[in-house]
Amino acid sequence: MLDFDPIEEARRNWIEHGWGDGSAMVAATSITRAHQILLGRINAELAEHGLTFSRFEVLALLYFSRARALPLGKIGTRLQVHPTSVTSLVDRLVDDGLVARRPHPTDRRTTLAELTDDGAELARICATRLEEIGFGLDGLDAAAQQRVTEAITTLRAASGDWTPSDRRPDSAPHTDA
Amino acid sequence: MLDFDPIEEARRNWIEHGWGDGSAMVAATSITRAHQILLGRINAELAEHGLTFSRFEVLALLYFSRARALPLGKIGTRLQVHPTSVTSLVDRLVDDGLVARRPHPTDRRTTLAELTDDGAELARICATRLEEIGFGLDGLDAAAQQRVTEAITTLRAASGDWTPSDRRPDSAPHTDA
DNA sequence: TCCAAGTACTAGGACTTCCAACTATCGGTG
DNA sequence: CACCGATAGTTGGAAGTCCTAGTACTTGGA
Repeated sequence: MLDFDPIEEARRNWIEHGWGDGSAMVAATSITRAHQILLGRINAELAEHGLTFSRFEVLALLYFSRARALPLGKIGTRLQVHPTSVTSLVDRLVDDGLVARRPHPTDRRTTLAELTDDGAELARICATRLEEIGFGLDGLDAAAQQRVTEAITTLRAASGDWTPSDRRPDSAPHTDA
Repeated sequence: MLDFDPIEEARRNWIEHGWGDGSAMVAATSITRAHQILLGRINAELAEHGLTFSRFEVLALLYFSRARALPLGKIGTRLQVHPTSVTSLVDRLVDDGLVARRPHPTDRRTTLAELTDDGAELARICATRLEEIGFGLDGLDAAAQQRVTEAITTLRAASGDWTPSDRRPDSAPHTDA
């Protein structure tokens, strides 16, 4: 156990060696560490149900969709993960009987991932568990959470996560095919 | 390319299905995505020099230490990574001639990772490159960066990343062995 | 109609991370 | 001094991510 903040220490060294003021380094390193902490807590919780956060995200996305089924490519776009990661995640979900691969009715290139009843139930259970542990955000009050969310929304918008279309007003929620 | 914010969409669905207010989910998901964006940008930059962010962190830590050498275990504690990750990272740094493994002078269990001249030079070069790209934090002004850093410092403190010792005043910087 | 370009997914490889288990060594207690 | 628990590091395996390349299919223009 350390008796000093390693990131603050890194900032001191960064400045001392003339590498800059360290503010960007500290912000980036902090986000990395926050991610590590949250993922650790979330996965520890989900491991009891045989899931990981990534796999849960797939289940939740399918749960929210109209037919509880989506093309693999759409899953990747929505969750911002690489196509090969989707293949790998769905492989494991299929192994566990939480999802089934189905051919697309009209486009034979496309594979649909369809939530099974077991998958839907597990999604509900895990969502409850995650809400109970506050997604690992212990020690961060609502105001602080919102500040982080807002700042990152700016970052995501600047990185091109999405480009608002003028034709769809903000008030109209998106719908799945 | 999406024409709507996928995380905001997730919040809507989360609420709509009665899973909660979605604020913790959105905060956790945002941090995950921010990490993904930053790591992607940073690694794209470092790849030109044959490094990854993790490997760079090891080089920087060694650069900052007194003898430009540290026991592997200490590297893990400082960077908050698992011992096996340290072994793996050092393996690759050794392969590239950036670091050398040396026996500890008194404790034969311990292995020291020592920065080579090549490693030190590459650390300086990459630090400069990372400062130039602002550690991937494009679109986040200084104030927003600081808000994020402060909130995460709270989170890290609550998660036990370190426990300040009363015996070492905050003003006295930590020193390496 | 037919071919070229684009789209959807999968295969294989590299990297990082974690876990469990193992070897080697140190240090304190009897 | 001998032993036993703690410490330091490594190994092998699983998961997740990304990249490059490849196959199968669709679409649109010549």
